[in-house]
Order: sequence, then C-alpha cells, then structure tokens
Amino acid sequence: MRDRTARTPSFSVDLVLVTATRNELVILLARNSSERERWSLPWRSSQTGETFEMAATKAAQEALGEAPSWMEQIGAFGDGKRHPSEADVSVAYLALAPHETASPRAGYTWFQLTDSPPISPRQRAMVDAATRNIQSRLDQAPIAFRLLPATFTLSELQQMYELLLGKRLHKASFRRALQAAWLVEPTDEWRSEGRGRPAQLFRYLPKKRRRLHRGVRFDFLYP
Amino acid sequence: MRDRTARTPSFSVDLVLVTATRNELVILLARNSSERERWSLPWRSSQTGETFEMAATKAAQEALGEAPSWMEQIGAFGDGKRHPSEADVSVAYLALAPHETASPRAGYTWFQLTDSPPISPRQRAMVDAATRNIQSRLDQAPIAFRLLPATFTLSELQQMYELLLGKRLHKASFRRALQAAWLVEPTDEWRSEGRGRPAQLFRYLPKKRRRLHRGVRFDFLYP
DNA sequence: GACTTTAGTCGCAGAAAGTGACTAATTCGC
DNA sequence: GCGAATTAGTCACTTTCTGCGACTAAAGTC
Repeated sequence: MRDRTARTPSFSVDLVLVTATRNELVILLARNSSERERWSLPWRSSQTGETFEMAATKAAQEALGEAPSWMEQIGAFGDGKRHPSEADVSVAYLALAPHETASPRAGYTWFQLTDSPPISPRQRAMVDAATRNIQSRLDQAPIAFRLLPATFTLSELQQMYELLLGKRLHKASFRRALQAAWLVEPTDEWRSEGRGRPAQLFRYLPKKRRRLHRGVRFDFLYP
Repeated sequence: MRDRTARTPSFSVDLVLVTATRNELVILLARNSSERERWSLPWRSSQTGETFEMAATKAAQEALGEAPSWMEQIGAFGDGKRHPSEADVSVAYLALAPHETASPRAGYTWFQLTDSPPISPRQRAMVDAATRNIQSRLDQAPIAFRLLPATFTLSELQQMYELLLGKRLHKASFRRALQAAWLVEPTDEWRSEGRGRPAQLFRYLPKKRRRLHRGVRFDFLYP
C-alpha cells in the first residue's frame, strides 16, 4: 500500500490511443522524462472544472497534435495498482485516429498493441480493457472507419476489418453486408495503386438508420 | 463550481441495481436520510485499500442483504454534476439480481427504471448508461439469465428477453436459437403454473463455447 | 498482345430465421 | 366426465441471409 498521508487523493485521465498500420494495431506511448527506458500511456492529472472528455482531448492534442477521430471512456481503474501519476483513480479513454495523418510529437512513439514495452500495471489493465472494447464494439460503433482516412477503398475497409477481427473475410460477402447496412457512400474519385484496376473511393456515411434487427442473438462467451 | 478548498477530493462507488418484475425493469433507490422526499442510488464512499468491486459488493450487501448475481463497471462519472456524497468522481456499477429472491432492506425501494423519482444529475447519467449497457450487452453477457432465478422455464426466459429487447419474439425461433447456442440445460423438474401444460425447468449452462461467428456484422446506430 | 494483379459483380447451394399450424398436458366450467 | 380454454413444446414450409467459386473489368508488366 502506498503512503497516502502526505498528499490529497487525485485523479488522472489516461489515453489508450490506437491506430492501425498496414497490418497491425499500434498504441502511442510516452517516454518517461526521468527514467528514459520506461514508457507510459499519455495521461493528464485532473483539473478543477475540466470534464474527463476535455482532459482526454487535451492529452490527445499534446501527444498527437490533433483531436482523435473517436473517443470513448473505457472505465475507471484503481485498486492499488501502481500508476505513474500516483493518482488514486485513473479514468481511461480509448481514442482512435487514422494512422496516415497522425504524427506524434517528440517523446511519443508507436508500439505494437500486442507487443509493447512494460508499463505500469494499472495502465496495462487499461490497454487490455481497450483491446476488449475494440473487439466487442466493432459491430456497434464505427471503429474501423475511425481508423481509416476520410475516404478509403472498399479493399482497405475490408483489410481493416480483417485486422480487427483477426480473420480473413470473403470479398463478395463483405460487400453485400456493407451494402445492406447502408454505411458507406461512393465518392466520384478513384485511386490507382500501382498495378491492378483502380478502386473507387468511399466515405463513411453516418446516417440515421432504422434498427430492424431480427430475433435474438446468443453470442456469449461469458461464464 | 463547488467549493473544493475545505476538503480533500474523494470518490464514491455507486450502484445501479436492477431486477425485473413481471413486465418491467426496476431499480433500487435509497431514501435520503435528511430529506425524506429525495432518493438516490445506493453508494459508498471510497475506503483505502478497497477495490471498486469490493465497495460495490458491500453497497449491494447493504441494500439487498445479498450479493448481486452480476456486476460490471459502467464507467466513471464526474464533470461537475452534483452527487449526494459530494464526491468529485463516482464509479458506477451495474448490478443485477433475480427479483424473486431479492428483498431490499429498510429505506430502499424499487422503482420503474423508466419512471423513477428525481435523483442527482450525476446518478441520472449512471442510470442512463446502465440502461444502454443492458441493451448493448444483452447478446454478449448473460444479462437475462442473471435476472432470473437459478431455474426457470423457457417461457420465462423468452419473456425476459422480450422485456429487455422491448419486442415480441416467436416461440419456435427463440427456442431454435437457444438450442443452437447451447446455453441452457434441462433439469428433471417441471412446474405447473395454474392452467396449461406444465413446463420443464432449465438452468443456465455457462460452458466454454466455441465462437464460430460468421462474417461481419454492421449493426451500428452510431454517428 | 499475353500475363499478372487488383477491383468489382453474379448466381448458386446451403444455412439460418420467420411463421403458422400442429400435438401435448394441464385446469376450469358445467 | 367432458369439452373449452390455456400454456408448453415441436414441426415443416417459406423466406432471407451467407459462404463461396467463378466470372468480368481495368489497370500495369514484359
């Protein structure tokens, strides 16, 4: 147990900032200013009159120089696990950004999500929670779209889903499902990527949608 | 903005404790000890060396006299909204219990989830988050099973899903899907509920399951 | 111009889901 | 005691969805 007598309890807001490169997910870590071999998630300690969202946005600005394309709270972490800020409680946010336009500020580096250097146990728990969050919300929130640039080819979108799901998808099925969901709209631009037929560019179409789900799904894996 | 100078920042753990009666979801509220017309979610202020889970479990014990059948953190809430404890940050938990065996302690009362008396803005936000959480995790976590007693008829299970989904389901389809999911196991007991043929009792079967998901789903409603 | 590579579509076969009708076992009214 | 009503449980048919291979289209390579 840490010594709590000398200071007031405090909070931090921590960021699991994820983007996708060609074929892997990466997170942004900050080099520790004192021990330069140590890394941590970007974080910001609580300020009076600042909402969690605001704090997370500022932490993202500081790390990336731009606002993330998606942010979502993934929970509060505490429970005595060590944290760089010595905060009692840390509120973690998952943030996404397209990798193409993201250029981290000095002191920040991308690492593979599945193979990052050691970080504090509490932040490790956040990364794990973020990973689960991405997986479980993939079909409810536009995760894949927020990891892509504003316009993209359908092959790129499919590759992103394959990366996130960890499995190959059949092209025709993927496109059929995509059409049915009415999630995407064609632009009049085309991209020629070296050899092969040029691909049409699409953009995400966040329209009000009717939810006409059929029946029940029993998808659990839980005990 | 509240006065923060006179005290140390603190946090609370709050509970959205839900059960299901015949045809509605209800939450447990505590009568305010000073203003007896006011209500609040059960909560507990932070103790050193106590995890959030432990605090939530104790709050549930205090309110219900028994441990909930399901608990899950639904996030941290702060952002200057008022809270009965004056805590700066509140960590909210969704807790479920079967209504049949739940008998609240003195000072606690069930209210309709959709029509409860006024509570603090922060706690209102927690109730809203809990409602969304139930909806969105219905097909990933055994929410319905945790709201039912240990054994139940398939009609009761179906009614619970109808309540949670807010729509009628077809009996044959429901049972077909349930069989395919391998989530339930028959007991050798039967229950005769007044008129009509007696129903066989089943129990939830939390077995390791193969996740052989097909394709992608694009279910979002999100912007 | 033949070959390779990537984009995009078609259509069939098999799986899954929606649905109404059926059988089964009980209580209730008479 | 017996038919009507009520609830449980199943069946079989139809419609919809999904996996998948094969096809056409448009570019680059040699």
